[in-house]
Amino acid sequence: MTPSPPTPTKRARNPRGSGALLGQQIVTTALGIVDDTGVDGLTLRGLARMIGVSPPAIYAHFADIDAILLAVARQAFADLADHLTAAGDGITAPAERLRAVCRAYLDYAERHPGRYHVMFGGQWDATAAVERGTVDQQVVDTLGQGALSVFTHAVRACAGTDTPALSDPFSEAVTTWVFLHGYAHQRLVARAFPWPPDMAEHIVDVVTTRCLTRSTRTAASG
Amino acid sequence: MTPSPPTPTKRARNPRGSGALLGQQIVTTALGIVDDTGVDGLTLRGLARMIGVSPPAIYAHFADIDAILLAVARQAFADLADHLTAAGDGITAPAERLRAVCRAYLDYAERHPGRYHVMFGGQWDATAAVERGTVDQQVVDTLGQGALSVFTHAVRACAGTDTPALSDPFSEAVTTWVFLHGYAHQRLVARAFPWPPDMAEHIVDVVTTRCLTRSTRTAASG
DNA sequence: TGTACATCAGTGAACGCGCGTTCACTGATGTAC
DNA sequence: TGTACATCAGTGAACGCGCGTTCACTGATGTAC
Repeated sequence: MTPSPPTPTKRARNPRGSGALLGQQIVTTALGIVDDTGVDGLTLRGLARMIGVSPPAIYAHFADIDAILLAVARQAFADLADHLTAAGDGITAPAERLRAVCRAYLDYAERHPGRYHVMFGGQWDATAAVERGTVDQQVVDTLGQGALSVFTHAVRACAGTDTPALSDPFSEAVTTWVFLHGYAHQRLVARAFPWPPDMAEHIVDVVTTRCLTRSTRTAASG
Repeated sequence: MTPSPPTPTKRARNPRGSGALLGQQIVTTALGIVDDTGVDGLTLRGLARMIGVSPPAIYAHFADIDAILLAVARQAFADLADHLTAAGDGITAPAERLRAVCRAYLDYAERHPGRYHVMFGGQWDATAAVERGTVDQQVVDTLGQGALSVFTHAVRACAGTDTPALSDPFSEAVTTWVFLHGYAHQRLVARAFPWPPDMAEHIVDVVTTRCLTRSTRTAASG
């Protein structure tokens, strides 16, 4: 039941002047491998094999595997931010919009377990990569900002002034996010756990209700 | 800044009839390595080196690395359950006892990042090990039960009958646990994230308050 | 219009490494007679 | 009390594997003259 190894590809050399195309192809393919087999399945040789290129060809575009994973993470985070934004778009009622964003987050994790583990699962240790000097601190710092700010805006929109817990929207967005993450992550990791039915909807319920002011809550439930 | 490799040990052969001692030593040492370097730092050869024994000596006690990790996980889960139980012991007020258990959980994760990643971080995939046939499903199923039941009892004690959300204590215990996990895990993983101060206490606050009935809440805050 | 040359996008072979796993073996220690 | 023997708790050397990384090289393509 081990994931079957990727099939090598026949591949024509890029035309002169389009060498950078391989760079993009490396990232795309690496993301695909991460999605299929997790980050442990990503090796430089395997990646080269899958693209249909010799291992040294990678080095013209990325210094090492950390650089590739950083590019993968950036792409994944950007994709997640788009997914969350799209989920909230067009929904004007703040509470419903937050719910939609939360559902979209859980949905994204469930549908992309491999990359979720790279982004939030600790399978790629960005901090360690920074310490190794192979990756830039500033770039790492911006990684999750787009996705998180979707939460911050959605949470802020729900808040009035009579809820003390919402005095700091950033904290509340972070709280919302880590709660969702806890469920999303364990759902992926503890696959054999006897999860209660409708757990996802319950979780979304709890984290969104938390963010509503008393008046909003009454309005929404009435 | 890579963790320095473990120093090999001089070791005297166990006395005749005490061969099983090495089995215990393997588990203890493996747990130590996991604590120091994470699960990726655990190899059969490195483990043998650290104990001061030749690699084949391991095979007399464990069939493979999955079996060792299972033993490590069992020990870690038992230790966590003890830690949580001890934290709640002697506290009679239900709300305060739940708070203490939650704090103890976050505390355990912070103090044992390596083994936390094995237990809850998905760095050891128990389900995959079962699918490989190297590990028994029943044993995996019981792994977290002790620790979780500490939550279930503490949550149940907080509940009256006027809180609909608490109609199912198991669900609520699971919710409490995944919320705590979300924070504990991201705290370990996103080390460079600008965590708001007092976040832990805020998280504990939110998850415990959720579990209180309205009457208990009034009694506790009044 | 032809041709020498530079550049680009890679290739192929080789390196050392640590890993899991196997195999035949060893040397101390307890036990039967 | 001595000794042959079985057992126990390991050892040492070797195997093939895939990995990251390096090095010198190649062959097609565009360009200057």
